[in-house]
Amino acid sequence: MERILIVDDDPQIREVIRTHIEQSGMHALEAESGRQAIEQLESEQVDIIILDLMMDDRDGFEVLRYLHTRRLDIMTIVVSARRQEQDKITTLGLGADDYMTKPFSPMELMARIQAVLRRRYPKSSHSSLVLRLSPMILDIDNYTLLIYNEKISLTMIENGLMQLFMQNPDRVMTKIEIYQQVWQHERYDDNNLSVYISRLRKQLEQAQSSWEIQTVRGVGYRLTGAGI
Amino acid sequence: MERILIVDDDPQIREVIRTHIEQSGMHALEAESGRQAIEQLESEQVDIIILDLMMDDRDGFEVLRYLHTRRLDIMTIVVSARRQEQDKITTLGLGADDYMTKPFSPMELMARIQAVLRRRYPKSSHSSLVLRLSPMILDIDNYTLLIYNEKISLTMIENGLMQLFMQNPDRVMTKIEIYQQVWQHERYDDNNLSVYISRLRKQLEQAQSSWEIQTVRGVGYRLTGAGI
DNA sequence: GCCGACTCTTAATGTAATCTTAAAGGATTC
DNA sequence: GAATCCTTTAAGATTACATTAAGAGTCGGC
Repeated sequence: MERILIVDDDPQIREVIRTHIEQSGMHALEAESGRQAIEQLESEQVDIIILDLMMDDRDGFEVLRYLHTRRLDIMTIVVSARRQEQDKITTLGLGADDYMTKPFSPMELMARIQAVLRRRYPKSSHSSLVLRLSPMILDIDNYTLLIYNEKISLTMIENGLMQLFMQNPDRVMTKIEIYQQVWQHERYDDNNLSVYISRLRKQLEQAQSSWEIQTVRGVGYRLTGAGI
Repeated sequence: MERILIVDDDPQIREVIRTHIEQSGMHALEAESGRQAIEQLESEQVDIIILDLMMDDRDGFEVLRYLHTRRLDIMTIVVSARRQEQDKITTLGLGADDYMTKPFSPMELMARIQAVLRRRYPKSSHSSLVLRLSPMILDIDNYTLLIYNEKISLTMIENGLMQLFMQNPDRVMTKIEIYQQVWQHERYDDNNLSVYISRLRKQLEQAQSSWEIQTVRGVGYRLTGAGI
């Protein structure tokens, strides 16, 4: 089982990320500072680190340095608030394997973890994540939805939404739930979501999927249909 | 299984090379100095050595001398920072079988390893250096892409990109993944990549290939088309 | 060793996909 | 039937990407 170390000083963010990691069948470890992270690294076996560079004490860089000087061979996904390209360059130069800016959606983070794992263990059983709900097959890594051999290319948000729905078939997902998982900023916008629901519905209908997205008024949406 | 000894004092470079070697189903050994390399050679069976001559202590030459005096029959690919080094190697008759200058792409290195292996074991079935995705044939060794009998000469980077795409048809390659595989860490640059994508697209279109490079916004690119 | 050709990088500008917002019209509930 | 919530369309904003051209660095030829 893959072991992921989450390094972030915001317990809420750690919590969200941990939930997703555990849902994907991986093991989550946490650290709220660079110092704690290094302690963990000394005592625990870790495959991937998700590292916030912009922590209060700014000691995220310490972790990167530690990895480098100790020649530890651990894949690192760096998260930072700054959007400047410069950061991306210097961070990757410090040996990070991927880079994201805040705010990011948990769905996107999971996609990146999968990508990193795939790169890392190419031959092993990290079959790219595929969700099947006949006749739909969602290839999460590949941002494509296959319905009856019709291939639909999805955008990042469409992909996130479909993933959420297909992981929870026939279950009502509240709008807040959806927004937190797909968008991550809780300043949620009803309208925006419903625009995307509309788009997805159109695509499902066009491909004649036997699944449909139902509205539950005042609550959220539910993917249902087929034999259910 | 072929056993490749990587001799380089930069652990990051060793890591990159090792990953590629293992992805190709070969076994990687490492040494961070000429002295260590010689130790390895005394205790381990090795088929190919990838040797950096420009290590801190400059004792890469020691390894070549060692091979020569012990009459060890091990193919050697020499990596050096300067073009002039090559002259030194050949004039001294130290017997390197191939050479590369830094920086090199991991893809190129793998191609050279394959070439050396083929020269070495001509009869055996080493994966040919040709990738086929009808109607395209990429001759990696030869830096040429054949589309419908039209021969297109590729540069090193174009070659690396095509190799990556053709090894992963219909799969999204993230930009970071691409950069790490084709460019080898260095500085990550969005723009540079998109310039090359543009070039490749032009060439594919001009040759009327049935394959095209799709953009997946915010993620990367995907080679798709033909029967897929 | 200098020059020209070629490749790779950088910069600058144009373009278009995606995401968001707004607005008007339907549906649903009370 | 009024209020609320949802759908849909389209236009607006934003950002990522595409493209072109020019600059920097290399390499080989002479």
